[in-house]
Amino acid sequence: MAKHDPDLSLLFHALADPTRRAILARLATGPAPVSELAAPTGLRLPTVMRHLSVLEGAGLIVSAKDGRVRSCAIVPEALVPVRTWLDEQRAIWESRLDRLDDYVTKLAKERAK
Amino acid sequence: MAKHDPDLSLLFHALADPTRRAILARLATGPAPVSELAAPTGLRLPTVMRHLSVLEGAGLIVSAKDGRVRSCAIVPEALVPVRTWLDEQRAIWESRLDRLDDYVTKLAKERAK
DNA sequence: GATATAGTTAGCCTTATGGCTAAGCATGAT
DNA sequence: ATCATGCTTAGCCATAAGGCTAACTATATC
Repeated sequence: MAKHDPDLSLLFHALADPTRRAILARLATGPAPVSELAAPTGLRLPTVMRHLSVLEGAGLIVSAKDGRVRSCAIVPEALVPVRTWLDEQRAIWESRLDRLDDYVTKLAKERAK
Repeated sequence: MAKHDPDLSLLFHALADPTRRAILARLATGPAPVSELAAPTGLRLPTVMRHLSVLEGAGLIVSAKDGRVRSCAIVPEALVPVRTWLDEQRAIWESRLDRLDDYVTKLAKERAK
């Protein structure tokens, strides 16, 4: 049941920050060097670098240095584990929906007493 | 571009913790009182309570107190924004895959000059 | 070779996170 | 009324997260 799943924790944590999601969104339109990614954030370079490290650590992006420029690119398949987890959860949660209705109804009745 | 999306940040952050994912998995099999959720974690009650607060704050669970027992239940539709975001990203990322080829080719040509 | 450019590293600061204990409060059982 | 149970609150502690500045390295460019 995926007790230890550092991958998922890293992925979700990486996605939990708006700046990092913005960077991903920008990268979705194509690879970009670090300073181009930093510009729209209003943040300093070292700060952006750390966001990029988090993204790279989670496997969401890759980067390569060409001369003095580091170009970053998205890793599309990185989201697969997230999607898989979501699908699993949805399967379980939905299969329980009918019984949940019963439960909520029961609760409401208890409350109404 | 989803600049301000506190919902997503809350959701992803809530999902980033293994204990919280375990609690969700447990709740997927049906509602449960706090102490039943705490037992398998090996954590103290106050600690578990805070995990539950995070989950409830993200809208992933609801809870109601019946007597001295607080019963927690999953909110299946809470994952919809996550799923939507994932779908959007996948759409963009994948639609870019063909153009990525072009980009790489262009880069190679630039380099060759 | 000097200078600007693009990252990088180191270190500091503040707040948030995740764990705990100890004490409190409300409710169910005796 | 007393006591046990189940949760709650308050507060402490250590570490991680997210921001910064300042100083350094490495590559273009003139």
